[in-house]
Amino acid sequence: MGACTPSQFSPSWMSDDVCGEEDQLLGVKKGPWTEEEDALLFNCVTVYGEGRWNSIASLAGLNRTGKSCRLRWLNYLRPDLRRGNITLQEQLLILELHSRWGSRWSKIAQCLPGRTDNEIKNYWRTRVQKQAKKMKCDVNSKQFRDAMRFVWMPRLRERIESSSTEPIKTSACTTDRPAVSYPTPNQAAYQVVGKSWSGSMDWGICWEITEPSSSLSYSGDTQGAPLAGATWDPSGSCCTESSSINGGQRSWPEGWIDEGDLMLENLWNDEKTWFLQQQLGE
DNA sequence: AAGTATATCAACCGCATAGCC
DNA sequence: CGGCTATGCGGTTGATATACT
Repeated sequence: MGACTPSQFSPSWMSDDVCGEEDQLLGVKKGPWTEEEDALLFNCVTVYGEGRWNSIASLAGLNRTGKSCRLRWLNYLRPDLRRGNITLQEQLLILELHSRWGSRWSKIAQCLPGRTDNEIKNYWRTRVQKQAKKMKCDVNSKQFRDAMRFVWMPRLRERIESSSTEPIKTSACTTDRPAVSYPTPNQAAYQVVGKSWSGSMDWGICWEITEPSSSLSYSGDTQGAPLAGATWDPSGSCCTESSSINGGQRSWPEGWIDEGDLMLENLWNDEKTWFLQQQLGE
């Protein structure tokens, strides 16, 4: 071949045992990529195009598996990759798409141009799952999904709207459902806890509070459609009509609240802190 | 300043699927 | 149809960076 034969591009690892004798004996290098390897791979893919990764690996003179080359290209070398922090819009989109598709990372990534499935997966694991852990609930639990839907996502939308004049785009890559509208975010669940259930929260919040001392759980009876007076969008993402409980009065047991309150507040504060850190870092 | 804990992210692994022979 | 290979996907790991004590 031409531009990237081993004779022309002789990477350092061929002479220096970067990754250990055993791997070299096995004939395949693993571990972090060097700049030289990147250059070899980049040149080869530029010339021959994506695909046939095993051939690319050998044509480039890389002692790597095709799989490894593909991953490096897709996650790092691809020219159309978008670098930098995940934006608020992207965060919102990830949350929304994950709630719809679950861990279909590659599918979600298709809706975020320039982002890789790996990147999104990492974002989810580090940022989102961490919150679930803090809330002591499973990331797939209804409790956490509701927290995302009714607290986190509305907050994100709020921030996006306040920081941009452009309308928020949701479901950017599909048309199978109209843009989601969420209950107004300024009426978050924690405002209600410990107080009567009336007033600003009359649409109800799907939430679950655990009583700290007894670990008893109270899963809000405002959840879902069965509530009298409540109608919910079939997609589960839009409360289309306000509802009330017991005539708008819902008293919480004495002494309850704090944990649920703090959980939600922390959820928001943590993200706010993180966001500010990102802004400062940029 | 040193040690430890935690967060982040690149890379690997195993499995599933598609396509070819 | 069955076997083989390449590719793609999601889960997991491990190295490094950063924060905390």
